[in-house]
Amino acid sequence: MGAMNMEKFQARARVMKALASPVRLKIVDELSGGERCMCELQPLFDLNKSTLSRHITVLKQVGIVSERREGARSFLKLETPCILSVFDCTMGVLRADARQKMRLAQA
Amino acid sequence: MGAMNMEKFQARARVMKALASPVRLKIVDELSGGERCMCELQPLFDLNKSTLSRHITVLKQVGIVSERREGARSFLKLETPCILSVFDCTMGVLRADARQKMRLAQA
DNA sequence: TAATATTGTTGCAATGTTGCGCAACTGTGC
DNA sequence: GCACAGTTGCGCAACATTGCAACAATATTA
Repeated sequence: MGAMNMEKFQARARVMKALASPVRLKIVDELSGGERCMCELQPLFDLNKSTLSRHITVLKQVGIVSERREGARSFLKLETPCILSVFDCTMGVLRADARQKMRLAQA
Repeated sequence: MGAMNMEKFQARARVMKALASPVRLKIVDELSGGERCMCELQPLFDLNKSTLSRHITVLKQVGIVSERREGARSFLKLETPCILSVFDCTMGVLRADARQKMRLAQA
């Protein structure tokens, strides 16, 4: 590491950005249980279908999710399950942050 | 997994959001090499110091980075190195996406 | 001690980006 | 034709990013 061109960081940021939304994280979580179509996801959210469609587009654009058309429906699949390990780390961040704030509160 | 309240996704999204910026990813990458003060980071970026200060604030707020004051300087430290494993995954996503686009181009 | 430089933060305004619903649209199946 | 599954154009509100200028706090130097 160390010397790295800005393009790499921009590419990474694009992936992170796609995951920087509670709605999209919930979609990924749902897809971790297997293929789903938008019509199955929709009842889980209090969102207009156009909005949900756009969120899915974001995930597709960075390659986290792929699409398989079947008649009128398009089934979505999680392409990179390692995303799930990211969750473990974010939870670790949250726990570490909670500990730190505890220490500050006691001091 | 499966049934999870929206708060968890929001908490995760806050962490991801903090990492959804090329500038902040570069800061984290630099801090993976050990403690740095802002004055050391500044030359690496073509940004006003106020802007850089604010990016660092974002990383501190979610607990990814901690601060240790020493005189006029404040040294920054990466609190959760598992963040680095997130990078491996994002690179995996990018590679998978590249493969997929290759396939589409050939078809 | 007083002036000056270094290190970093904060208020402000301009600009850019994101998330959202509505309405209109395409395509599929009955 | 009509319902179902998704997508796209549009406008709006909220939020993020940025530089400038002013600030506080520490360090250095005269």
